[in-house]
Amino acid sequence: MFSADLKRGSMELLILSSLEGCTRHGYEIGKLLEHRSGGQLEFRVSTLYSVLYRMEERGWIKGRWVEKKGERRRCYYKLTRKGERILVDQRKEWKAFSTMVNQVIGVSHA
Amino acid sequence: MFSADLKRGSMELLILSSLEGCTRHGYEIGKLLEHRSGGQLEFRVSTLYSVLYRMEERGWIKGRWVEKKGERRRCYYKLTRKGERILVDQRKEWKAFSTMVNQVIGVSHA
DNA sequence: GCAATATGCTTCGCGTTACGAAGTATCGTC
DNA sequence: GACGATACTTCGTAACGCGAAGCATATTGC
Repeated sequence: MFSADLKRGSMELLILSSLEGCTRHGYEIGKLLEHRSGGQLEFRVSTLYSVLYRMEERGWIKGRWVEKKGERRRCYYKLTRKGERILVDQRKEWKAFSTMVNQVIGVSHA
Repeated sequence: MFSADLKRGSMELLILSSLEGCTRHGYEIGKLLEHRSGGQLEFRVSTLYSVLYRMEERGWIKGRWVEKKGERRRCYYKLTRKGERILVDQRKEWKAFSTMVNQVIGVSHA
């Protein structure tokens, strides 16, 4: 399990990327990301949903409630145009940042 | 400039790594990391020093005040044994985390 | 000689955010 | 009908990066 501080900068990015090109509900997003990370990432429900609410408030994603009989009620989220742009930006920022950190903390400062 | 949240998980690691095998004072650490990052990283003084105080309180680093005439007073920090271990751990955690995130947000989920 | 700039450190309050805890409710299965 | 998985909600807390303001000394340029 990674430290909360480490996750801070990438929660949104991870969730946004899970919605790229498809529609998913909250619980599904959590399970998917846990799976894609090979179990390394554990999502806390309180964190997961609060991030989703925050992103919807900001207009990055749009939720739609679906209630079918024989199924639990679920809120399916999809990226908005804005969300797609934010995803591109955040992915770029993450790549630049992680590359930079890896360079700086590398041992090659002889 | 990277977002504050992104930096959250790596401030300590960056500073620890700047003290690997040498002794430096606060201002110097800031400038060094800005330089090593090619100017991408900007250190806020309030952040920099508060991280240093925190790390000293935790016993990761040890500061020593030096006052020479003709020079400003400076506090030189060095890694403690514990700090060296933390650096190793944090570096490992960072590598694992950044690799994981890069995999998960990669577009190859066809 | 004196202003401007760089160096070097300190303290305080704020806003954001991941998390724990507790709760509600439905569905499958043994 | 007990138990676990599914699915979502709300609230309070602690940690941390940062802006702002301040203090003090050295160097540079006019």
